[in-house]
Amino acid sequence: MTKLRAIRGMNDILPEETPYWQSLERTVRALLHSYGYGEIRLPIVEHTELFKRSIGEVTDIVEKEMYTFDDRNGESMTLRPEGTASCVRAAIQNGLLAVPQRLWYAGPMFRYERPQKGRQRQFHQVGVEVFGIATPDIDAELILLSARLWRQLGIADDVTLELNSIGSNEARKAYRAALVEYLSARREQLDEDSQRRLESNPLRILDSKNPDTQALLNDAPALADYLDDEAKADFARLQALLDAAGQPYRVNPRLVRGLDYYNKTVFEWVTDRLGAQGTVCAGGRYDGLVEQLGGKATPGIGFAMGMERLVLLLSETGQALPVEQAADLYLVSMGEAAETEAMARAEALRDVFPEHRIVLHTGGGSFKSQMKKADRSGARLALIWGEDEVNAGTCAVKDLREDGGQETVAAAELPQYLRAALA
RNA sequence: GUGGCCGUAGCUCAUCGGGUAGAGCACCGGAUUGUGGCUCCGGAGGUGGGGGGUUCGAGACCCCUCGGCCACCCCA
Repeated sequence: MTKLRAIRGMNDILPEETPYWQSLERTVRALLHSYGYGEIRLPIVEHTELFKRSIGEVTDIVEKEMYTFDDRNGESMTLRPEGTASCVRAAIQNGLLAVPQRLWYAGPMFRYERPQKGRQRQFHQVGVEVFGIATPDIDAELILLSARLWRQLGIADDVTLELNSIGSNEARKAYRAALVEYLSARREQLDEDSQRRLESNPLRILDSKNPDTQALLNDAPALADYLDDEAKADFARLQALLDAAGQPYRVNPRLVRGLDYYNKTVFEWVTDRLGAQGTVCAGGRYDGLVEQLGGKATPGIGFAMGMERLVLLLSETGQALPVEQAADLYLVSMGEAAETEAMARAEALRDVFPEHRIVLHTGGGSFKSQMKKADRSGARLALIWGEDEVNAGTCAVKDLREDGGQETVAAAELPQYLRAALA
């Protein structure tokens, strides 16, 4: 219909939705601050190589979902599909890894996928990453931090925690071989997608949605049996810490993550209230990634939250939006002299009441229509200037929310009057 | 990339292949020379996503295309 549209999957976030975003962002920011995390701001574009080397060459993200283009000098660049790779790159580049680092960032990510509920091509994440801590106490901290966030947002009852350990790279390699052997012998019983995954990413077959495939997996080798001792011990310790903190979770032995860099602890917060895209927050450990990207071997762990999905959850669960949209004062006037007076008074009132929302009617229109706009603005009070008021040096103050009563107030008295009226 | 459903006013939707495409909400004006909300009256707003075909005649039927939603894949 309209000729110019936004790019598919890249949505405008409208004024009626932004209060949810602002409230969510404010809560997240304060929480991370309180846990001692520092914000890092990262570029949206990186060398394509960064993502190929971190996420994995054969993942769907790298193979078919990246927005990749040549810069003017012929270098291949990519709109970031996720934040961890950039954060690791930045930490290495800026020498942040000499001491443990607790970092977070927020911003848009880009993946070329078919949009659906809870998924778009430009979406927003808040990512949290910790470098230099190998022990599972930090795993627990991240999980407890996220759990606290759900409580603060009022959605704790709508999300559940799933947990798994996928072990060391070596353990996973051995398990992958065993799984491939088992499934190859039963290739015909696999669904089409899983047959393909047998070549590309066999572990992903574990969380296939196909019931027949899931049934087939019941007798398959179990990842847990292949874990190395350290991964086992750390996973047990993590569970002990969560138990002690009273944090419920479900160990899901079939939880694997799509990105190559994960090892040991992986976790997801999921909800059943968002349709097919139930993962609201997910992450895990990536002890080899820093070294893989050219830094000194440094353990890492992190997670990312999908802001669109959280906003959906907040609105679907009817969680309040604390940012008040209604105006406090709406100023109207009739005639040029009154308009001049109202404009000057508006500025003076903004000096006195910087915390209040003061809307000055602009664009003319009949008095009636101005009053209608005043009502629609949601303002508590309308301040009215006409010829009489200007001549008398007064202002008519009308209560739009109560009985509609109106008082005439001398210009000099206006601040005191409004201070009482707005209290 | 695959599949299902759907594109009519700013929004939500009606309209059996037959006259000038309607309603509610929103918007503008009036009833009320300077007073919103409730009510009443009036007004403006549409290349029916786009293109082609069938037909005397298409918003409706057929084909193509673009777009939206949901699901698969994948993922936050």
